[in-house]
Amino acid sequence: MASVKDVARAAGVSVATVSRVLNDSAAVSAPARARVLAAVADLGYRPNAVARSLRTDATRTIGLVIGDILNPFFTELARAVEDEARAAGYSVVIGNADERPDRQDHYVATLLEQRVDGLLLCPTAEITPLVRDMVERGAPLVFLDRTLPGLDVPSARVDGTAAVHDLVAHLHGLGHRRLAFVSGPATLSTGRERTAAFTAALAAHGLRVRPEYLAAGDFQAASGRAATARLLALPEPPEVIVAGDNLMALGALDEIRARGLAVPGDVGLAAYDDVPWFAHLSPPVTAVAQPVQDLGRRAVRALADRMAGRPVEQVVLAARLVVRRSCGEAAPGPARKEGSGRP
Amino acid sequence: MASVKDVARAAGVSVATVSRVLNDSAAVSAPARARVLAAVADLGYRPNAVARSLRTDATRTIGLVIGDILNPFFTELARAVEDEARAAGYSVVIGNADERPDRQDHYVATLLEQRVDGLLLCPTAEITPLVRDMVERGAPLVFLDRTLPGLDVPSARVDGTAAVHDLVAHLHGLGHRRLAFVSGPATLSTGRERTAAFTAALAAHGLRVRPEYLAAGDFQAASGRAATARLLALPEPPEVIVAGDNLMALGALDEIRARGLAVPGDVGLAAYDDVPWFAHLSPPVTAVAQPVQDLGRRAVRALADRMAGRPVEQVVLAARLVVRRSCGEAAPGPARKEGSGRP
DNA sequence: CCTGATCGTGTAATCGTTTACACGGTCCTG
DNA sequence: CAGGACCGTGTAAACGATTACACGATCAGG
Repeated sequence: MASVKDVARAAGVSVATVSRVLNDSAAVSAPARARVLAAVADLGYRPNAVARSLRTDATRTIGLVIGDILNPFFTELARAVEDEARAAGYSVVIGNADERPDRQDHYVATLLEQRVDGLLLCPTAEITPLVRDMVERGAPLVFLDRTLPGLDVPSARVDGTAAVHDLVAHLHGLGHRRLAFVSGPATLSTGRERTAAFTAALAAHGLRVRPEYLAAGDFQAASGRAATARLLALPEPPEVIVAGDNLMALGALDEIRARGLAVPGDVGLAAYDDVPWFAHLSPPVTAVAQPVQDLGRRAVRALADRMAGRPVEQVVLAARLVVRRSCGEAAPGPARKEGSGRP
Repeated sequence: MASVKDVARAAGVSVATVSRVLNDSAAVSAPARARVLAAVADLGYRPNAVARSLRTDATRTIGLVIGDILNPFFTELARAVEDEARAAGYSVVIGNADERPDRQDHYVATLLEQRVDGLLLCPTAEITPLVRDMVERGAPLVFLDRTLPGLDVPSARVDGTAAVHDLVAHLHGLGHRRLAFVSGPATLSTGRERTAAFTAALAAHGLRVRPEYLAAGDFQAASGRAATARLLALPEPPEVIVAGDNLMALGALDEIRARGLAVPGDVGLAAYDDVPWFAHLSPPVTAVAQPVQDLGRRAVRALADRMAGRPVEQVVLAARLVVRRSCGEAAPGPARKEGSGRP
């Protein structure tokens, strides 16, 4: 593959002049510039980003480690990160942790060795030694979606407290009192926060938190199904099941269908975290929608600030309730409704 | 960030010895090795992959340019590619072309500059000058999912001819005769092949190909909805609509629901390309499932062969029909059925 | 005791860029 | 016309790793 040296020889100039033309970093005479550009086109020269990065100590690349690439939430997040990063002249290298701390660390290590200029991390479970080390060394890091308590790192996340409150109000308004929640793992900040928001919302409506209505899941479909089976087998089963994420909602739906029950006739279903096809299920599923696009974009901007040494504020965005039909028909009134998951 | 030089100084050895320990490329005395390892741990040394790549002329990285990151087909494909590549010691850098040739070329160019060791490309539409150039220069390239005619490049793809034949046989067996197809763009090999498979299957069952039943789409949901609107507005609308991919099937379903029609009572629906949540729709959608995991893995292996200079055979995998309930209930018999999209 | 093999180690070149510095020429100014 | 400012250009030194080559020490065989 052709190098600057080859281009310089072909154009009859020095490598410095070639570099100057390519980066237009300094004035070059018109004829020299023309000869260089001709040589570049002729040789099909493509600058070697590896060599450039070595010299400039910058890769114009950021790393993004997501929880699970098969989860549409993270896919959409990756898309948004990518768009914003490209606009800022950065490439994004994605690592899929598959919700496993060891795999998360594998990617973090790889990305550090590749000398990404910054790193967006959706941490999987606990603080690993590698992550702690990175934080202590002051690596340009921003947590995305999830946070790790006890580490002073900028983060971009969604606060669903108000939306969950709206959801419980909606359910309460429909006459439901026995509300169950399938929580995410307590090892994840998102798992803890959603559970806390739900129990707080119950309390705000004067509802008792029945321990048997809090079923533990792990954000994967299978756990949602198992939890739902347990809930529906109770002597007094809940009227509505709220799933802590979109995958567990899917598992819950499977179990409900497998038992030949009707939604919302026999049991209502709602989910934290909306995905496009919730609107296409029958009945369409009521969900708490997170501003995923915005979250990704804001995270990139926060990371850009961090890399530039500018002060970084925490990014906290609000979720919103999207009422559909899976918890029962709302009485005619001013309730917000929506037919499709996509604006 | 610490470099070999720092490690060497701390360990009281030369950089060569440090390198030898880290790559165990040659014998090093036990005490020297121990001192080096201690220094590495002490300094938190992380080899600079940029410098290594420059020297060794290999990045242990492959590029993957996909059509659309929001399409679950490509997400699952990326996941499989990633898994296989990691197992072989490669990192994967993903580029999302968003079905736009200009963006595809942006990523191809970027990945070439980053000196990936090989490239998996799901080409978007026509042959661009950049792609032609790359092929002529003999870059280690493998086409994935889609191919470009007239270019002699190894590829990994799915042949759905037999599965589409099975689908038409299934529909025919249910008594349906008026079958419509919402095709993908004729600029994509997958668009052309699926349409050809459908018309051939019709002919094999003695069915006439009615031109008004071939509606052109672009693999995106909106076009599926528009095409379905046209089809349902015909004086003699089709009994079944077959969508050329999963997104257009979703659009079709929206339009059918918007018109207050029942599936499969008023009109049947089937899709080429299965996705997990098809099984969760009501009714569950009959679809042609592609062996996505296998496709991704085989593509990586083909690329690995190509990079190693070994001969590469074309990879062609068969799709299979997954009968669900969206085209009508099958008469009791030996027909294959399936409840869930995931094995 | 000499010779040659083997072993552990260090020195320095190299990969393809960018860029500090030097240098010669032209032009303007006083 | 002398002097400085400025412009275009080239030379060479980095960046951090790998590795060919050389070198001294140890050791075995004759």
